[in-house]
Amino acid sequence: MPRAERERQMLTVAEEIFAERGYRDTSMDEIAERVGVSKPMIYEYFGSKEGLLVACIRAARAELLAATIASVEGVESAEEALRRGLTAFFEFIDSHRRSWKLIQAEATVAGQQAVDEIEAGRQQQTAINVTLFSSFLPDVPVSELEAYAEIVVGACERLATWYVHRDVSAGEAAEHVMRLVWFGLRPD
Amino acid sequence: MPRAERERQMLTVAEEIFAERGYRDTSMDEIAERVGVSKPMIYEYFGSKEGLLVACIRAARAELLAATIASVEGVESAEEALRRGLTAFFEFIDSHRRSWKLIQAEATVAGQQAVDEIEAGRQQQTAINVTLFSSFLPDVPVSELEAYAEIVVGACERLATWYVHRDVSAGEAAEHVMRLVWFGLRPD
DNA sequence: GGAAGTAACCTACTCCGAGTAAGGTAGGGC
DNA sequence: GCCCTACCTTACTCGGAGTAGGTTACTTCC
Repeated sequence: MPRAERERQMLTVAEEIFAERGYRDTSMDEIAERVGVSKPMIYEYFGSKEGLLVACIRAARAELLAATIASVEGVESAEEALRRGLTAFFEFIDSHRRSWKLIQAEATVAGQQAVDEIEAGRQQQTAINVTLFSSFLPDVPVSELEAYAEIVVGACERLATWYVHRDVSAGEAAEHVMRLVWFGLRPD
Repeated sequence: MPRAERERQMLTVAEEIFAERGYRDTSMDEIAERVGVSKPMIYEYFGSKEGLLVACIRAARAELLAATIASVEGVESAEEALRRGLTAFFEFIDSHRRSWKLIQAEATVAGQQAVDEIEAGRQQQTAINVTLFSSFLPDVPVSELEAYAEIVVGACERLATWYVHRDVSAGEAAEHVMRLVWFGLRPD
C-alpha cells in the first residue's frame, strides 16, 4: 500500500480513537492494531504520538477554515459576511463534533507541539476576523481589532462547547455572537 | 510535620513545576524530591498525579473567584459591577500568570477529572455572569443569558492568553470586553 | 536475468515513569 | 511498657512510548 494512502488511513483511525477515548487513554499499539499495521510504521510516518495528534488537529482545522472561507465568498455586506461565517462555524461544529473535539484537543493534549498547533489554528481564524472587522471599522487601530478578533474566537469556542449540550440551532448560536459583535462594535 | 502543612507544601511545589514545565514533562519523583519527601506520600495525600493537578487547579480558581467577587461587592450599578469584575479578572491574570496557566491547564491536561475541574470553575464564573446580566436584562430568557455568559467567559479566557504577550493594561483589556458586552447587550 | 537500491513493513526489544506493597519509626493515650 | 495511629521509606511491578535491526517485495539499470 502506498504511503499517502496509509497515512490517510492512519489519520482516520487515530482521529476516531483520539476523539472517542481521549489522547491519554489511547495507545499507539491500539491504533496500529486497528489500522492493521505495526507500531513502527506509525512512528516512521508521524514521528511520535504527539506528531500523530498534531496531524489530526491540522487536518480538522483545515476543514473548518475551508468551510468558513467558502461561506463568506462573494458576500458584499460586512454584516452578512460576519453572520455567514459564524453560522458556518456552528454548522461545522454540529456536523463534525469529532473534528471539533480534536481542534480543541478536548483538553487532553499532548505537549508543546500540540499546543502550538492549536494556537496556530486560532491565529488563522483571528486573522480572518481582523480582515473582516477592518472593513467596517477602518479607523480602529489594528492592535484593537486583534483584541476583538481574539474575543470573538474565544467566544465562539466556548459557545460551541455549551452548544453541543443544548437544543440550539447553528443560526441561533450565530445570532447570539452576532448581537454582541455587531451591536457592540459597529460605529455609532 | 503535620499533614495540612505538608499538603500545602506539596501544592506549592507542584504548582510551580507544573506551570514551569507542563504536566506531561513533570514527574512525580521530581516533585517528591523537591518537596523533600518520598513519592508514596504524595499518592497518600492526593491519590494520583491527576489528583494533584486537580487540587492545584481548584486552589488557583478559588483565588480568582474570590478576587472577582471581592471586586464587585457593594457596587450598585450593573455597568460598574461588570467593569470592575472584568478588570479584577485581568489584574489577577497579570499578577498570577502561574495560576492562570493552571486554571487553563495550559492545554497539557491530564484526564477527565482535570477537564471536569476546569469546566466546573468555568461554570462558577458563568453563574456569576448570569446573575449580573439578569439585573439589567430582566426580560431575556435565562437560556439566552447563559449563552451570553458563556460567550463572555470564553472571550475573557482568550483575551487573557493574548494579553500576556502584549503591553496592554488590565483596564484596557477589560474595556475591550466591556465595549462588546455593554454596547452589545444593553437594551436599546 | 541478476545486481543494487529503496520503500513498506515486521519482531523483539529498551526504558521511563506512574502507581503500589510492605514495612519502619515516632509520639500520644492508657 | 504496650498499642495504635499518623507520617514516612525502600524497593518493587507494569504498561506504554519509542527503537534497533532486520525481512520482504518491487523497481531500475546493466
